[in-house]
Amino acid sequence: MKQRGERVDAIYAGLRLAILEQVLQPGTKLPEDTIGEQFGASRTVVRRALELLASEELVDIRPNRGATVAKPSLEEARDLFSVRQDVEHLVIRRLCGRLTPAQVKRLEAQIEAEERAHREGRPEYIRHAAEFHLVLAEMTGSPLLARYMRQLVGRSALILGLYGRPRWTDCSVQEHRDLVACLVTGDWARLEPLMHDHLEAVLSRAIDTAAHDKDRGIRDLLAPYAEAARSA
Amino acid sequence: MKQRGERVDAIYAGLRLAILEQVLQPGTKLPEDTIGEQFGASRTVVRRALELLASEELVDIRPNRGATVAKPSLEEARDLFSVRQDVEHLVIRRLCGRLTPAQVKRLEAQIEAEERAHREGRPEYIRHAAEFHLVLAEMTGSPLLARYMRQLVGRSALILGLYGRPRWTDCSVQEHRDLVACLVTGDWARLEPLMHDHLEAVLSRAIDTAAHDKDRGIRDLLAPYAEAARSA
DNA sequence: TGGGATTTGTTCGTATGTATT
DNA sequence: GAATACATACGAACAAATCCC
Repeated sequence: MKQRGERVDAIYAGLRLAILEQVLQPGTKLPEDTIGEQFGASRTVVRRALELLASEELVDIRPNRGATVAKPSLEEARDLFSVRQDVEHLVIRRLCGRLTPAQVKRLEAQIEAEERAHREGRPEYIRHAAEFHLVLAEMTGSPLLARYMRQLVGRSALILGLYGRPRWTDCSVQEHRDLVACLVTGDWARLEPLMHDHLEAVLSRAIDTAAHDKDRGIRDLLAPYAEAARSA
Repeated sequence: MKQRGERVDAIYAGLRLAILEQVLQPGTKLPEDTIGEQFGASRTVVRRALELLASEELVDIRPNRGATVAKPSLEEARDLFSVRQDVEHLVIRRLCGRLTPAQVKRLEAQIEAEERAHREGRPEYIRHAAEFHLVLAEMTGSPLLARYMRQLVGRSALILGLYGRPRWTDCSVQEHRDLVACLVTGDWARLEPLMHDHLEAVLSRAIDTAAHDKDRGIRDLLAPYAEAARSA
């Protein structure tokens, strides 16, 4: 029998994907027994996988109460996005004008996959788009930056699932192309605001509208439904 | 019986301190039952503590081979310090000219403790000095930045223990005072190079000399001993 | 408020993998 | 290279806490 941490990794990866693809929504309970049954593993192994996810803050473990899919507050979301802005800034500063031909090819392939999935309406599109930023971080050659970015990207996906609008995914492909173009030519003056705005579009818009929705009363929230009723 | 994670925390904290104070040196094996005996806990609990430390990269866990105190390579050390430079930069950018009186007081108290320990030759001096940077990060109000800084500071201490010269601790107190002064007045132009040079002094000098030592041949390394033999 | 069902926290025996002689 | 010693990986079972009527 395989006795290595392979099975832990399998459960970890499986749960991670399920969370990021919003199959498991924030707040969902993750009982050790149930998961163990699904994956054919004992509680010991499941528990380790859950603890790994907790160290990434994708799941929340409270003593004697078990694990749930993390449900970041708006406050945490804002913190995350502001730190992510800063870290992405560090990444492109290290890469600007220094991409090797092989790296450019890799990025183009990534965008290609992203676009194809988008055109065909496949949901992996979101994962590809997020992965683009992870690939950039890895290209800095700094394992630490890559590690942090992986966490930031993962948690961003969770938050966007929570607070984001359904349509937050639009028009990201062209922006990625523009980013690569600037990185290649080393056009920092254009690159910097481009990345900032790109993230602002994807990230902050989502939570700003969420915060806005929160302030809106029931009257406003119901308005569209009322309108639909009128025209019926 | 206490059934919460309290005991895990105790072991985690104990091991962490022992590693950072170099009581446990890099490469030291950390067998589960030995540690369990010391702390009066079973392997399960010890294992969790070790996994926590592994998630901070203070210990290394290899499947079927158990845990050892992490032993970062020079490559990893360089990566760490360069990322730390960047993150510290983010921290002071957020704080410059925005410290509240209470925060200034807190920082002065921190430096005070640091100086006292230094004057009296107590080894906690090092911990206080490291904590100064952690306190700064916490003052940004960003839990994420604080979290990352905690990891970076911890790993820095490990690396300095590995590659640093015995005297790397000198003259840090005055530099901390200067940093606070600039933060208070909001003198960014002076603050930025100050922090950079401060870290460069503490961090990079250590590994540069280490790298240098590595390049030196046996001849150079033995020179001092030869000299001692001559004069005897 | 209380009690039963469910779930987590922990221990420890056994199997398996690694290191050593 | 095999045998031995030792440490880790795993899982079953029990203890304790929480949840839910």
